[in-house]
Amino acid sequence: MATGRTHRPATRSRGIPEATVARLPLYLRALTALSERSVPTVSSEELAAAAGVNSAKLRKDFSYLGSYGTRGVGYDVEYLVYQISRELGLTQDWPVVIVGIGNLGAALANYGGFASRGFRVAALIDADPALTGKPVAGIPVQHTDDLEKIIQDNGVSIGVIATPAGAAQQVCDRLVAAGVTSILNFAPTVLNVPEGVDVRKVDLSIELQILAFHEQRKAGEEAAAEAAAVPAAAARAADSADQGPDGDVPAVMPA
Amino acid sequence: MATGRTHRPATRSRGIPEATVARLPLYLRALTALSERSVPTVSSEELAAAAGVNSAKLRKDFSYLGSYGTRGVGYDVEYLVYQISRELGLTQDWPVVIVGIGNLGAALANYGGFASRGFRVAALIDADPALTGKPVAGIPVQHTDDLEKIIQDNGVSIGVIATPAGAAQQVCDRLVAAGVTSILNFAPTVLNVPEGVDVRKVDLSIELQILAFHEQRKAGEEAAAEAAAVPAAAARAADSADQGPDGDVPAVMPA
DNA sequence: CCATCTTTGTGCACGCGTTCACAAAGACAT
DNA sequence: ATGTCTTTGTGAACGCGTGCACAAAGATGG
Repeated sequence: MATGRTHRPATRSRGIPEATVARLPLYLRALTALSERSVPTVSSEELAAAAGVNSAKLRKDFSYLGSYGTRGVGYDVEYLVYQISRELGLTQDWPVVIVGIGNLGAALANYGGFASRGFRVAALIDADPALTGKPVAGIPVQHTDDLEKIIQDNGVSIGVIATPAGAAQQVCDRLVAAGVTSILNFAPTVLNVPEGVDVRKVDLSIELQILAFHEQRKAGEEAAAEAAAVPAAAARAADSADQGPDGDVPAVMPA
Repeated sequence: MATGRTHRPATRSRGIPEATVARLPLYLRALTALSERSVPTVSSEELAAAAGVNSAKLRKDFSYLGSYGTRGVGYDVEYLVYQISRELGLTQDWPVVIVGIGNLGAALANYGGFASRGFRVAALIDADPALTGKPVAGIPVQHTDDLEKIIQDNGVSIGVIATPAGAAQQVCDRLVAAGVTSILNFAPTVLNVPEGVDVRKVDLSIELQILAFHEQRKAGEEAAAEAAAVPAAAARAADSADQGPDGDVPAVMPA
């Protein structure tokens, strides 16, 4: 998971635990797929499998929203889609600006998952004058100079930052000053924001590093298992209790 | 944060809590910045601020790696960079393949954060024959038909899926069959993988939905606060200790 | 060598999140 | 109507993660 919660010390907002909120979009996606297949009802077990979670967890999650299921039957798909959408605030239109139209910004602008969920790309903004006016995903790029006006004219409260790390904080400050109160940050930097502004971070590099950690661990365990497979080595291993799973060298400095 | 842990029931891998592992890349980034400024040592307080976390948490995190600090002084920056890099497995070279060279795949291929952290884009793979041979980020795109051969020839164990949702599971199956054991999934689907394979999910749409939830909540509170701004109501609020949905509200309103 | 001051490393308590397990509720058949 | 069967909703226990607060450790100055 590429999440990066910031601020908000895990306070449960309006009774719904943060962890549950993070899973609602997952359920919504699974439910939407069922809805398209015209499936009328679904059990917690089935839906949980489709969403990749535990069924007990799913039921408890739904219990925070209210009692929308029917015992012995399951949940009404259409009704649940509506309830979750409403809870997430997706029944209204959310204008969003994307700042930094590089490769990633362009990819985001073209991403279809936004429009289908109540998000509308209101504007694309970039500091490069050469890009100004050029259409990306059918939307003409506007210059950073007009950022404040764009935000205000469109009533934008959610901003996406896809600039290089160096520009992120400055862009963030301007967004916040202009009235944005939620930011999705793709730049590899810790953003400082005033109280009341939400920041979520997506960091591609961090995700890979976490994978690398587990990958390394797997490789180490494998090696250990192989070593242990050799009878003599197994005996030694059983004897000397030291030695970590991987060749984790404890001492020596790197110079 | 855009994370999506899959499988692995929060087992702490080799004594290091999963939550700590997820923060190590954060520390590493902050430390690298310090290193570039030739800062010799840093206190837990300073580093915590730079990484955007609590200092006690940071110290506890480091304590899982060993005692690398000096009391009264702080941590040796270079040494810590090395230790964390080693712990994360970044001292070795990780060949990575990216499957699905659309807007997002291209953005990932161009992303500089990989190379600098021990990750090497070994190959770009796409099912579109029109793309085959075309260079993206200086690397020629190869056709999906050769996927297995590419994985094996390059000894790839980490794969990135940036295909449309419909193709993701199939690509995933082929990657796993070819020997990949860690997958970073950008497609909006739940991937089914056998035991022993790690999947991390990054879902842009989900992140926005979570922001929308909080945004909606903020708007609702604001409205409620406005109503409460009436003197009589304010008096009642100060009196009854109940207080808004979460205790998050600092009493008095600005405007 | 001793005193003081800084900063680490950690024991402890608390709270959130997860999971189990089961009672309550409703559907459905007879 | 009554009984059975399915599936929800939740009470309770447990475990992980967080943060406080302090003792131990070392640096630094006299």
